[in-house]
Amino acid sequence: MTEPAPPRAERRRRTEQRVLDAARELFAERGFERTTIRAVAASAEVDPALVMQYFGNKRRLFAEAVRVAGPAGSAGSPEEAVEQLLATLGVKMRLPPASLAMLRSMLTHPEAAATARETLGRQVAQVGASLPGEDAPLRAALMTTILLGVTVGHQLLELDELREASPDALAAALRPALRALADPGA
Amino acid sequence: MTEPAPPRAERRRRTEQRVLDAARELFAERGFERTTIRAVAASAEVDPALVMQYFGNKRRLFAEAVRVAGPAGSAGSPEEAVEQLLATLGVKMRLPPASLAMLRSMLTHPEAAATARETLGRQVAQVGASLPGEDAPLRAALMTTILLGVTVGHQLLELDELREASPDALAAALRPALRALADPGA
DNA sequence: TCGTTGAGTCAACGCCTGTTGAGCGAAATG
DNA sequence: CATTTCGCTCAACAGGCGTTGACTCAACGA
Repeated sequence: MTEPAPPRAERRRRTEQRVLDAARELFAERGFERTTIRAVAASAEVDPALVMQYFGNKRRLFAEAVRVAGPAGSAGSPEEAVEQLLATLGVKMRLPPASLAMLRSMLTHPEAAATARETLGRQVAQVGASLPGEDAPLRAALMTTILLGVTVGHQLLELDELREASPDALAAALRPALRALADPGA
Repeated sequence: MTEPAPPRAERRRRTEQRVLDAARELFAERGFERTTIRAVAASAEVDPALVMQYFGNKRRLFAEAVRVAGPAGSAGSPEEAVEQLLATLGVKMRLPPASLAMLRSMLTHPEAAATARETLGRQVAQVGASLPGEDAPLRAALMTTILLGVTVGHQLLELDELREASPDALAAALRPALRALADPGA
């Protein structure tokens, strides 16, 4: 026999989760515009109307799908800031679908752009706080957008030269560039 | 009196150019999916059917709009490669609409992605050819994606910290990072 | 056991999209 | 002047989209 049929509340939670997972995957793959409610529903093996019932409309479904826990980072020395950024990239070899979904749509979906600006802004502020020099905000912004570019090139555009490199090799090659920005005096 | 009414062929060329300019601007602003033929036509003060007559379909209109003359660059020393990249960024303070259109859609429109991969690939090869070391391709790819990230952050996401900086300050801050990648031995 | 709840489905609406073919009217041609 | 050419517009189509309200039926509570 199969399992003893989960109670209603539990079933409901699981279905919603299945929809959310399907949405994340499709948003990450195709972006906001090319992802249809119907496709999400089909992928979650559910009726399109149910998706609406759960999330109200497509924009809210997207907002829910890209919500991600911001990693609690501590400001420290410039070297630590560099390693923290590189670690982010290390993790990014398996970037969570929620983040990929946000990145994929950030250039074409206004709300995704707002989320991206907010997320990146926080990272810039955090990195900037640990850098010396009066142009620390600018250098922090550059360090952050550098990682953005590498991530985009690697995860979304899938450039061969980056795909072929191991995460460690990538981090090792990038480290000197980030250090040069973190502490220009050294 | 007004001008002596241009001949038919001339008028035709001007109209087509007006459509193409409108398309470039809208594609750059909103991306492929959110730009409608109708909106392009309205912006060019023309009937939507005329756009189809000129370009066949939306994809071909986009392809025509993002076509841009690749800058003839010469491979030289690593330092020259760095300066060449930075100059690109300097130019990018007023990046041509055709390039912006391509960048805006590269994450969500498959054909824009292909064009981006091709363009970036060429730049990587060109930069890589002028770098020493056996991991030159990887480092060239990083240098290229770094500029991609900074451009995206500056031109498309419009991050405050980058917007506030002058082109020169930006190039100056970025130079050491690129040099660290161009010649890790130095 | 019986009425109630609520998860999930069905069928349809209105809208907007890319795209098409017929037609108009002024410029070109003789 | 008569005829052809062709730049351009008009009206409409088919398809896909987000979204909605009525409905079904199994799990629940008394």
